[in-house]
Amino acid sequence: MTTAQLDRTFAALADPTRRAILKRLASGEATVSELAKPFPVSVQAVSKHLKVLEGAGLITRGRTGQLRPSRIDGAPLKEAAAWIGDYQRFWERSFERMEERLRG
Amino acid sequence: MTTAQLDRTFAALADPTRRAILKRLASGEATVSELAKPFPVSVQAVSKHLKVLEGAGLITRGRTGQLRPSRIDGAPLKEAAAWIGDYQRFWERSFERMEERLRG
DNA sequence: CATCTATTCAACCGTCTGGTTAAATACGCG
DNA sequence: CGCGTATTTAACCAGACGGTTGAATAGATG
Repeated sequence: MTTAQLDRTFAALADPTRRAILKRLASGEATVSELAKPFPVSVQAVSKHLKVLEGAGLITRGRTGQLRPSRIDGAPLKEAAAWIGDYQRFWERSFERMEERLRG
Repeated sequence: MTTAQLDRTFAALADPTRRAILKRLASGEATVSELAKPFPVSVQAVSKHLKVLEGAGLITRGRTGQLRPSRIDGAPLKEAAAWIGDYQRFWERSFERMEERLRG
């Protein structure tokens, strides 16, 4: 909804490691070290990425013992999708046909 | 399609000035100085933003005299929408109902 | 040609980013 | 308590970012 929220959402999605983390989380929640395992970066770096994702509202985190499982929260993605959706006519086939006609 | 393309697209969309520029361009092409007018930043700053948008493929630019009109290219937005669309189940009502059931 | 307008390029600046390593914190368990 | 594991915090670093001002380039026009 707010501009600042879209800023945070798109900025969070701009990093390939963070998108990969979300992809992993799409198949179920996971802890920090589980998430870090596939990546060539330290667990601390992943912890930072999770903080960015959490700051954007893209994940929420639980606590069971010393584990901090993350899970996806889709709300910001819904907003982002809605924002992009406003431009749908710029890539739909009907638009391309219109463009062609305009360019003659 | 590629990871790097999504990086560029989302990074370009993460800035509110650039999103506002796209919004303006949605109503038709515009020159650099026309685009700069509504913003409290220099025309040079807008020129940089346009370079970022162009680098992400979100705009293309023509040339007529000393004017460089920009227009939206929706292709990268289509990719971004497709990426986000993969997570649609995390915000759709059907998912929320499923979640509730799981949390029971 | 001289000048005005449109745009870009260059250099600089403070801040943010994504990474590191080292230290601190917190929990589980024998 | 003491140790091991999970995670975060702190300090640091190089590079990117978004902005500025000033100079350069390029086209339109008197």
